[in-house]
Amino acid sequence: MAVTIKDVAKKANVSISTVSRVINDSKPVSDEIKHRVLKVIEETGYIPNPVARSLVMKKSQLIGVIVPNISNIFIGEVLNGIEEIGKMYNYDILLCNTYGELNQELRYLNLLKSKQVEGIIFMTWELQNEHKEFFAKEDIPIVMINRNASDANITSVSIDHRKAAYEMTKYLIKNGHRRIALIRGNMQNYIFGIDQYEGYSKAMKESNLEIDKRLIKNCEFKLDLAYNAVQEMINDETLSTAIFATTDYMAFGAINALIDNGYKVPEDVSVAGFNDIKLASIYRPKLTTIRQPIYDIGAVAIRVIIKKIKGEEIKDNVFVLPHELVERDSCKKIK
Amino acid sequence: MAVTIKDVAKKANVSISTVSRVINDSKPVSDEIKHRVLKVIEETGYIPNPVARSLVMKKSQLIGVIVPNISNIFIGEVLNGIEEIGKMYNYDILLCNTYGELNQELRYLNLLKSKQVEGIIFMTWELQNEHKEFFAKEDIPIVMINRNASDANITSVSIDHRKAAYEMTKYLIKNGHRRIALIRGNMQNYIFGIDQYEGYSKAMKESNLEIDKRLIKNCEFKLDLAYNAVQEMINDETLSTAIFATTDYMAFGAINALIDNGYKVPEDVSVAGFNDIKLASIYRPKLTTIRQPIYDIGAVAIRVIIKKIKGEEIKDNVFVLPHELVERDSCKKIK
DNA sequence: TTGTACGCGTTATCAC
DNA sequence: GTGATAACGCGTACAA
Repeated sequence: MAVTIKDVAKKANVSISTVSRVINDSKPVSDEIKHRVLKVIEETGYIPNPVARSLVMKKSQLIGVIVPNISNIFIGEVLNGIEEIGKMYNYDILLCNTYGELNQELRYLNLLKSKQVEGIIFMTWELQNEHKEFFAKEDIPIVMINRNASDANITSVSIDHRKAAYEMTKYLIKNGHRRIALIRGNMQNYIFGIDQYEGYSKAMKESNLEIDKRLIKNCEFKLDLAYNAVQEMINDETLSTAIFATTDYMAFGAINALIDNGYKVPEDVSVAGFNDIKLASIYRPKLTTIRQPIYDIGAVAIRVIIKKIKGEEIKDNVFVLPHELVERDSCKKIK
Repeated sequence: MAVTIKDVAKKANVSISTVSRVINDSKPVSDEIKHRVLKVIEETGYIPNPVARSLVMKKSQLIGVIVPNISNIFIGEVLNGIEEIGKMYNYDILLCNTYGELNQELRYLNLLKSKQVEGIIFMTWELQNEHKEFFAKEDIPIVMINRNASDANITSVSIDHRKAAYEMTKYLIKNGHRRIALIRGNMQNYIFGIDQYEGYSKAMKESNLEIDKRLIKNCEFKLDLAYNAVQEMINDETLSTAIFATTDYMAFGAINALIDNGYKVPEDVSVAGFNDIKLASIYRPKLTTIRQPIYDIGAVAIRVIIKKIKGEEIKDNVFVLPHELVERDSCKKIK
């Protein structure tokens, strides 16, 4: 059995309150006794039981993280940021994977609360009313990643997807492209897809370019759906000179379809991605894409959570991190 | 304040023990009272406080998972398996990222124990004596992933790396290659690298092929080091006709170096990988590689942990999962 | 079958 | 400065 505060107290000939005081520095203790206690702790290898501590403090040094897919590279990188900063502040991560299923998410939201986590970092593909209800009801610190959720009055951290999509579309137009396909996630409630679509269409309209509905493809972030979408355009003979995929992964799917049909990238078709996952510079041709500060997104999220836990007032409800258009080899200027 | 067992008891006009009994099914309770209690629980939305429960039961429904790098795709996929099966048994995951640093690992090992986790799944790049000491000292259920650790008397799940490397080398030899470079991780304590090297050299020796030390490169799993290693071989003019990388990632690094130097894969040089991460079939040329049942590795690991928790005897200390050589487009037969 | 009372390991509020 | 002691929310012998 592990050694408890009681054992230490007995061995040091003091009361448990005194021991508690020295380990928490909560009240003055005479130097002599302090040293004696410290020594006993040293000898016995005593570690305070965090569970008992949680029970009385109603704190746990735990932060719940809910994600739709752990094995997603983007999310892994976000997790890295969360974990690393959390560790600095002595917080541990309770990880929950939901595959984006609503009831799983709701279940975890409640479960985490009952586990006394001090805050929740929440990622989902689609923000729904049930989520918002939970957020409104509970007063536990929550931050969302990858979506401006100010409408639901919950704080969030992400880049400006609208602006980023706008810039990329603009870039393609500047390079002479007039028919630009957009390969994206779901239409509906999809968490940042709407912003991206707005950015895309704004750029198109500004240049008086027609938005061809046949070139807007919903591919649910899936590489093979992106592959099929391009295949479809080839079959339909609607293939454009440029393809903008809102995920690097989907961009790879697009490129593969092109290659497998004998097209060359970027000679015949330009393809742009979004995110700049590590793979983007590994793949050949190297992908022109929007770089998100993925690690930082996680890092900022947990910093905000910790601030909230400490009761510090957060002025902004929306943390917008900078992005960057990274020009590489998958896009080409045409006349 | 959340509703407690006491509130429920009062509202249902019974003692807390009775409430406890109905929620745990621990002792018979008359149907009438049972229903009454259940109804109150329903109405109040009572959820037992897991922290208090942990304190008295010395259990937590928590399983600690220590990994060297969350954003590694392979590990993400393993995590998927762990999470999904864990969820089935009502276990949550306490995630710890160590970057493979020994003191971080040791710290977490102790921390997790004090957090009352019921079992630990441990991944590391190198198994060291300090780890073994911990395992020997503590009686908490532990399983290691990706290494046959039977020497340390701890149970593990992985594929047979030795055999897999042997088969791949054999395959390359069968395809006419006689000089085969091996791009691998560290030499020393490296967790499965030794096995892989043995497989490689066994195959080479069986065919009376010389092992050219200049073709054995230690690249620490890093894509760019693999890139450099191949660049080196090109500069040294020691380039072989085949390259076997013990990680798909390193294989990509190798291929990129080849491409960037004007070589064609597989026409000029064959390249084989290891793991079959999703990317392997996305990349062009599609990678010939060893498929590991990554998800299953995680799933089996947590299943074993849960069995151990339940006190069931584990007959084998080593769980070897099947692998498979996947032939794709990155290797070619030469005369 | 049901209720009482104690213990799990801490922190915090009192007295001293 | 120090030590009892009551919480925290729950499970469980023990009694009834």
